[in-house]
Amino acid sequence: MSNFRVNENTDPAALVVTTPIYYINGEPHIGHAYASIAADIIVRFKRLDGCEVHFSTGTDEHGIKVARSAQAANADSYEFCNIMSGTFQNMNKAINLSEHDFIRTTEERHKKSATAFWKLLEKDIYKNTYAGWYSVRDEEYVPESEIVDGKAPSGAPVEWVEEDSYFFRLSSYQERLLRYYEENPDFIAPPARKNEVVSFVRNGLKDLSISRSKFTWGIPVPDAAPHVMYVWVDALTNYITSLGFPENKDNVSAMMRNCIHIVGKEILRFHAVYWPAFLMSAGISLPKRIFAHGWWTHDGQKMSKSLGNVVNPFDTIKNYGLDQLRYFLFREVHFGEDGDFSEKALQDRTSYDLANDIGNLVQRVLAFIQKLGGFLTINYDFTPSEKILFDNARELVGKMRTKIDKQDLHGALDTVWSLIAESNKFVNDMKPWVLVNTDTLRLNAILTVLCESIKAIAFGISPFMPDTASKIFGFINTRGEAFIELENNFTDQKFPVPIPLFPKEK
RNA sequence: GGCGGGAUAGCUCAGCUGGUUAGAGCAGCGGAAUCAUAAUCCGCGUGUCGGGGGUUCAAGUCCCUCUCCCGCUACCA
Repeated sequence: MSNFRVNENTDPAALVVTTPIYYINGEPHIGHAYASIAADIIVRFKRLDGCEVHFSTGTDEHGIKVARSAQAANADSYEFCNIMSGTFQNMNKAINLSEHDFIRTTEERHKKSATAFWKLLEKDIYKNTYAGWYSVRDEEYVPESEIVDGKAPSGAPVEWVEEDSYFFRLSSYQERLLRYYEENPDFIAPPARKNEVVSFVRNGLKDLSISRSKFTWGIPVPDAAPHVMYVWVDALTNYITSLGFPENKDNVSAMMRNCIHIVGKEILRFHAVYWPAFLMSAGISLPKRIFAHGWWTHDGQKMSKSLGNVVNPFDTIKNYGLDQLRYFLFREVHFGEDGDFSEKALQDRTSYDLANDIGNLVQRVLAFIQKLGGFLTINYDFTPSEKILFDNARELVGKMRTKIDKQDLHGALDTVWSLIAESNKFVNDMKPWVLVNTDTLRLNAILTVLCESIKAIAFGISPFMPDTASKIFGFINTRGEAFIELENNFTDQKFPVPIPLFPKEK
């Protein structure tokens, strides 16, 4: 359960960040880890920036597929969910997800929330007949577009079936949605994805069947047994469940206005069309932004169970390190685009960017101070070239903020690496080693500004690589809990002996 | 089919509302330095900016057209 307390007066600086809740039909893979780490980076950045952030993630546990997987595993549906949900909670530990609310759709608080939400939608709900091609063997409806030679993709025969279902008047929200997209141009990102959504809505919206009666593993529709809610109604509601709904609806609504949903591109439509329509109907504010991330291939190939090339986050972290992975995922490609994962690329990034660039910078500066006895006499009386580096260090977080606020995680990392490169160049240019016996004053100023730069760099990477950042903070006697510490000057002090951040093997 | 995005150095890509010799990272070649995890820094690119046509004093950047690639086109999470 969340220990998050909803403020009576919503702080305008407060932010809500969500990952999708993951469907527990299968094991966590790199895509799940990717979405969660992305959200975590934003959350950590904003928290370091002094913002109060509510962070939610969780598991989506209802629906026919889960029921069937449970059956196949010879397990009770709920027992099956406990086990599978547990693996996702383990993933969160493995990826070092910061403080969050983990929500399961089988929890009581969520059932209460979904039921209350349904009731708010009732003016837009009506009962009718759902008709479509049904595969008895697969126990599911098959979309017209997937029918090949009168058969389901599985090869099973299909028959035309009609059954009672509750419908949501999605069609009546078409114009309101289009107007909303237009008035809020940053509502859906990246822009290319937004175009797809707009075009989808423009092509016309049909009412949505939002209940099922052929299986029971779901949240019952209020007073309408045996109907259970369509999983997406159930799943999307998790976001407000986590905010305390149905209690305190006005406050939930206010918080939604500051909410960023991180989603995969494959589920964008549900978040950018259905969910906003539901919220409009319920009288709850729409989120601030829905950001759709891309997909990873593995060595250039699409990941699939049948190919056996699915990247397992647990193994990858064990073999290559957590911060290495967290870094790689957001440096290798622009957030929002597809990318290719390979062990080689991950190792290269670790070696070149992490060990060589940042690891060596920290080591060469701090080991140098050790050579001088480990005590640094601080000097902020800078020459112009020292002042330039100092200013750039102090401005780093501000530059990152404008990137992070656009979910440009790659750009934010680029900004940090510019400062790292500049700092390495500064060391080469200043040659502090020749000053040891000639100019102690300059030497101290140079080392002071380098410590300032390292401090800024540590804060910059902290949301991405929290463990590495805290090692650096330890080396420079800095707490590393808030960006505001960047404004504090160093004082004369003894520095501990540094240890290489990303030691190279052999 | 419809709508949208893309085609720029060996690879991955930047190039906003058109304006000096088209850029970055990586890879490659050469050099400097030696504080540091042999880690760093500097220098080196004759690229038909997919093809063709057009607008303009001026186009990778706008218009037309052609070729190729990708995404979306609903009840599957």
